[in-house]
Amino acid sequence: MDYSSCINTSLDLNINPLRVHEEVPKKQIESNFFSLGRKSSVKQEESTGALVEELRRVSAENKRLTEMLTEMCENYNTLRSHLMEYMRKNPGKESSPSKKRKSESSNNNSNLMGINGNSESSSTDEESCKKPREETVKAKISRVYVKTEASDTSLIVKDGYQWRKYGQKVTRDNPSPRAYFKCSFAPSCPVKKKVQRSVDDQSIVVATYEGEHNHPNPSQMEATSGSSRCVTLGSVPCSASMSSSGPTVTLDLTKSKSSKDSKVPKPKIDSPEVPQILVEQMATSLTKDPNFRAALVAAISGKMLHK
DNA sequence: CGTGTTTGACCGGCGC
DNA sequence: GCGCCGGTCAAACACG
Repeated sequence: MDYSSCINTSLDLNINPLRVHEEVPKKQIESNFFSLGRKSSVKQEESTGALVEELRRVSAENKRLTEMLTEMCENYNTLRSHLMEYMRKNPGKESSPSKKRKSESSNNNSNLMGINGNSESSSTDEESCKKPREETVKAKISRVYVKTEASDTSLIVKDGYQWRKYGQKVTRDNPSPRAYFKCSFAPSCPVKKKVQRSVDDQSIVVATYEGEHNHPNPSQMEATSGSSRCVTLGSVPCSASMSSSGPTVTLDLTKSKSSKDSKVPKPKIDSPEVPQILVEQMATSLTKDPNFRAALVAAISGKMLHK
């Protein structure tokens, strides 16, 4: 279940205004950064000291966050292995012991993987990487797990598209109501979306997409027409997109303010079918990657220098 | 008044 | 054939 063996997890970190991680060795980054204060005059010593102090504080916070993220990833991996073990022991049994409809069970090879029906690599059996999927032949089905506030009952998943709610049901295997949406951006668009809270974790909303949009993402159109509105998936300002060459991740650490003229603002969501497992896998690799840490330090320092 | 949401009714597939 | 269940419809309603 090592996704990095199936996919290219190399990251295209879009960290503006400095992409120093590509051009400058990280040691040099850090030394440059810490020597910033020395370049200033003696009169600026106080402000320099404050800056260094703030930098240390930010670094400590960054370290703490990194440790938290690492711990979260470890917990997740533990849970995932438990789930896989459980499913191995109970082949054929799903989260719902009740009978499954034919159409749904045909899609449930994705459910076994737990996260995303559009996932290219997350199955325990390596066959999943090779065998063609039924839902790619018929209606494309994918799942997106979105972390929300537990108190938020709106069942709204922001993915950049416009949705019209046409129904709501309480299903048998989940006390939370399931909401049904149709894509309302284009009348001919066949895409439907089901949104329901996870039975295990009420703070997680599961959005199931059926079909493919026959129109571009409205938020992308907005972005290209001058609006810099940032569409986020859940509350995480990062996105992952699946391409033939592998996924790329864009971390918008500059909150779209400082990335003004370097390039056209990248659409935040290339597809609603963001494989959450990949995001988490990437998060794991990120936390272990010293290059990423150096780039993060550079990004923060760049942000501070541009104040 | 137009648009979107809510919600009970209805439909069709599936298992028994 | 019957009942269960998920999915969809459409009238009523809310809101700007």
